[in-house]
Amino acid sequence: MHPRLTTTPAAATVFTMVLTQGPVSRVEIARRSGLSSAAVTKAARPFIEAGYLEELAATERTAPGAGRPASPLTIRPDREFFCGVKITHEELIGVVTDLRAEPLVSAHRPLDTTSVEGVVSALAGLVSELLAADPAYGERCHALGLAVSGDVDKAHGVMRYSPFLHWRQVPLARLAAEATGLTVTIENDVKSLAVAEQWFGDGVGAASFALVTVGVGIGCGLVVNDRVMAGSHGVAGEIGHVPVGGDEPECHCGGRGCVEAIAGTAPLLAAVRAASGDGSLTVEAAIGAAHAGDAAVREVFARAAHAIGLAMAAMANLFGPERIIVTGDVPGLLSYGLFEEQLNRSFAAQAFGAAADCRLLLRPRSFEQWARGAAAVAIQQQFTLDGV
Amino acid sequence: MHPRLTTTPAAATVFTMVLTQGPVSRVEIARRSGLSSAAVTKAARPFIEAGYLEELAATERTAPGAGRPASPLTIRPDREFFCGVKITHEELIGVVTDLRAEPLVSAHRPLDTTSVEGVVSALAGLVSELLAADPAYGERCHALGLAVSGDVDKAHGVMRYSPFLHWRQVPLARLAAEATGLTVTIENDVKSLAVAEQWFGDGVGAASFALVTVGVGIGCGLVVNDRVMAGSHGVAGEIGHVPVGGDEPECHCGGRGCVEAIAGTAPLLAAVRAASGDGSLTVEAAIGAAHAGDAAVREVFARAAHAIGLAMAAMANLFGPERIIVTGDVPGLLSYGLFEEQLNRSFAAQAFGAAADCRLLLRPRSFEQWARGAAAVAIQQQFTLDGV
DNA sequence: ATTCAATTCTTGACGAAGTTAATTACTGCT
DNA sequence: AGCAGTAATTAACTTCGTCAAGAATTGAAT
Repeated sequence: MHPRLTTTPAAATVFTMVLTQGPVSRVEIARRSGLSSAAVTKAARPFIEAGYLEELAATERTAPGAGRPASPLTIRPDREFFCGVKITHEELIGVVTDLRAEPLVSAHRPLDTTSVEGVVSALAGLVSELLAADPAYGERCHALGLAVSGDVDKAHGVMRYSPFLHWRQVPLARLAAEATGLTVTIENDVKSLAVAEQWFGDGVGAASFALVTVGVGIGCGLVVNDRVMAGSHGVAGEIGHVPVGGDEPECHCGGRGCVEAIAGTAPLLAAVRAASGDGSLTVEAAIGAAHAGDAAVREVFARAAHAIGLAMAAMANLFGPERIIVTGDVPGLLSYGLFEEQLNRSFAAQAFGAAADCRLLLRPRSFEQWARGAAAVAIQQQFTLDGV
Repeated sequence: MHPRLTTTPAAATVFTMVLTQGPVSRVEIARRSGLSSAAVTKAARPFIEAGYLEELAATERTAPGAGRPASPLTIRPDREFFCGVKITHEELIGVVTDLRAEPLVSAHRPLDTTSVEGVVSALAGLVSELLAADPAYGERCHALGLAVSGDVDKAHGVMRYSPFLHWRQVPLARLAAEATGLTVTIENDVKSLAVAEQWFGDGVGAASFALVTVGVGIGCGLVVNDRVMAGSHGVAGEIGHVPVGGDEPECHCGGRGCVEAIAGTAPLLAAVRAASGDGSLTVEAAIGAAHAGDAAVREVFARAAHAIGLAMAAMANLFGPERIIVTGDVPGLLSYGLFEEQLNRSFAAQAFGAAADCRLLLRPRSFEQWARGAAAVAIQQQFTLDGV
């Protein structure tokens, strides 16, 4: 139906470079990749013929002076579409994206059950709803990515363990493929988001970076040498259980002093309520109060930011990433500068030597971004040779 | 003089497999590497002709039943020798090893200066002393590895920064090459030790593992996907500054609660002296006292082991190594079970989920092992294609 | 003893993927 | 118009590995 285009390393290199680094001339690709320009010409041709890439008319001279102007290669984003769905224990969030993982439509679907059959059939419904939004999607969308929190065996398409769904050893990729008729990739949700940043977000151009997600839990996706780190026992990036609090709070994991037990949504809310004396305060209201100048509440946020900053410093000391992207799904938490200042200060204080040179990027990300991450994994799967 | 034998990926794969996995038959190499057996035959030939590998007589049948018996390939360890030197601020420790990085001779040389010229000339003296030990060394030793603590630019052979020697931007590889006439590789000391474990020690067979060194500082070398992690700003593996102590002790790095400020040699000694009331106690004497049953001193050691265990758990949660090798240069500290029990307990308590499945290996390593690590880096450099 | 099956190793033809070097294509400047 | 300069293409060649066939070497069956 659609024969694989990326069969050789050169093909994968050329295509991903055009996809992720915007319009680039062939010589420039050759320079950046170390390939000969002849190889680039050959590798690019099948993609152009299949409609994935095209030559941009040379409008502006790149280099000043004489010479034949370059005709940069660029992606044709609407050549193929990808479906991405983030699965939580209470709802499905889905998007259809173009080749650049840019969301075109999105939809939700609440889950009234966490049974495998129930989730898969809700998924099938959501996907067909999404693909019905435009006839082009139905024609040119063949891949579906799923992002789930927990222990995912991507290579075999098996959900090894999901604490929230109470699933163990579920062959989710196969079930979803049967229910939707699409090629399905599954991946851990934080890793999926890391892939989206790696190819289409703030990780572009960095061989190594870390993505820290602040929310109910504190998660972390690590990209080292252009590859998302897997962890030999299925565990990696569990920054939430770095013990920065001394003996202080006990954590649900059995440990003590975990960041997550200080700065996760639940303990944060409890601390905010205790500080304000208002037992029914919401996080949003607390953010408002802090922004208005409530010192006690500000202090609570600062303590949480301090814990996260220390854990990030511990991580940076161990790995030395080029950048750290901090995301949070609570609107306003990152943006109002509530966290930012303390986060930077605590990170800088604990980062060792040159590790402090690592750039911190605070980037609020909406719920849709998680679904986008799932689509990004499907895209990467299709155009990479890694696990093939 | 000695033309490079490892020109192709297949050659590197075959040779390193024989070198690190002991005698192996060609078919077995093919099976493990994914190469065709024809490719193995072709790749192995130059190494056999040059005297680096040889066929072992098939003494024992490997597989039961019929068939032509395998003639396994094995390394000829004395085909070439390697020199490795660990440089500290007060002495040089050097070894000559065979191809398996097995030390054959060793020698020390105290340093009365930390000036670049002084160290390089002492190095030249030590190397010529070592190579004089056997005429074969002089004939068949062409490479020297140097291990130094601090920020090393291995690719360019430049010592970027050494806190103990007070060096900045020293082109050490070039200087040492001029002084000794050998091909010189330089690398960070902890990474060097990690390389030795990766190829010739307890890391063999693991695609990812961590090496934790307990001593004056607490260091860590990380191997991910068969590669030693570098860190984008030159920093990686700084486990010593993971803040597990809460606000407690202030560290020389400017942070608070660092493991190193609790379990490094200096703070450990201070704590032991305070606990015993004996202001002139040595670490060795303290170990003896603890072993004899002194509760206060035991408590101090347990607190240090706890801190290290927590930091190791933080590291394992972040990166999910297959194994963790813990080494220490204080004799008896690891071996008497003083640390071991508490280390295991604290690690297990704080390791998240499957990260606790990671095996902990306590391996006392003598000072010579550090010099061996330097030689191992030189060996790896010669038979790998990575940075070439 | 001879044949046969099983396994290891070797050999030479072939193929895929990239390189080098020459050629063509297109521009601005004189 | 001619020329210098850069971009892209083309064709011949190199390299590295696979494939398929056969040689080598053993144990077991006839």
